[in-house]
Amino acid sequence: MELSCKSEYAVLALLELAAHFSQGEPLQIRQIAAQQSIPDRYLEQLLATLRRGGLVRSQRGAKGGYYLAREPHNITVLEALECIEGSNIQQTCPEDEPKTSESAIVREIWQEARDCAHAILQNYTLQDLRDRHDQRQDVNLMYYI
Amino acid sequence: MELSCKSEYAVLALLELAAHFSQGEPLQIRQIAAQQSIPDRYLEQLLATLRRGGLVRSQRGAKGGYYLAREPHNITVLEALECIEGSNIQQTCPEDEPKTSESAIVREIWQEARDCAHAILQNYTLQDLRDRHDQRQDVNLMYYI
DNA sequence: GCAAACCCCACTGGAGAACCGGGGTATAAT
DNA sequence: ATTATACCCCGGTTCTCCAGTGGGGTTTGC
Repeated sequence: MELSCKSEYAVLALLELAAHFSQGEPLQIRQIAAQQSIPDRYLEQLLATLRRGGLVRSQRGAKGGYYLAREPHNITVLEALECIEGSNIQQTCPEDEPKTSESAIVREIWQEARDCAHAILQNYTLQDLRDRHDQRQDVNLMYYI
Repeated sequence: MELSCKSEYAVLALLELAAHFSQGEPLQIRQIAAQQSIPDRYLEQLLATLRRGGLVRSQRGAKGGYYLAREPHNITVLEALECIEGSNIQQTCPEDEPKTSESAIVREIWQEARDCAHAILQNYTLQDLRDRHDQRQDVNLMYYI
């Protein structure tokens, strides 16, 4: 629910994988890391999480690497964030049961806000982001000419 | 941007103050803490933050305590959260400048989601929450009868 | 077999959450 | 004037997560 560096890295890596999805060949950690300026040893952990979450698949050994488990238009940004950030489900303080009646109300409001944000993030797929990116590039090119 | 225990405590305390706003007499930390099951020494810090943020005022000495700085319908939930959570504005990793063109896109999306959540939270005032609470109580009473 | 690449585990440093505790200060009531 | 009340400030503790680094193990293509 918050755009940490971690989450941004994960989405960027997925976008990079999405860009090379049609090729069918896996992308290596080093390549992704270089393209997106992500520390490769750190990215390794994030990709492992994404793999365990079923968003990407890996090929071990020489000529190995990562590729998307599904098509770019079938992976939403929300999925990526939930996968990468969902490991820490255990909220330290907010115990399961609200102690007061006011507490329940506050959590309702908060849930409403969260649902709203989630709806936005669920509407964007990796493909959408790539499209937006390509479009942006075209505009830049146009200005350049 | 996330409902930590801290933020919930703060909003609950404000709600408690809102409930006694018309009386004009200040509420003591102990009373609020007891009503909302908040550790009083911790609540003290949160109220200090709210005071520095201009949301509440305090009366020192015997018979002292806290009261809202404004009317309950003039204080939004968003204000409370920003006050209590806004101290850590410094995002550690996401440097001011996105490193890649994809990075900018990702942050746009995220900003969009955040704006949506903020809009929700800004629409709710303390008065709104109190009204909802009172209404809920009435319903419970009705069922009870 | 060798090297490329993933895989797993552990560790560090820093920041924030959620507290607890001590001592200082203002103020109302006696 | 004294005292009890209640805020005020500062610091420490434990815990978890983030961000990143490092070492060693395993799979696989050549």
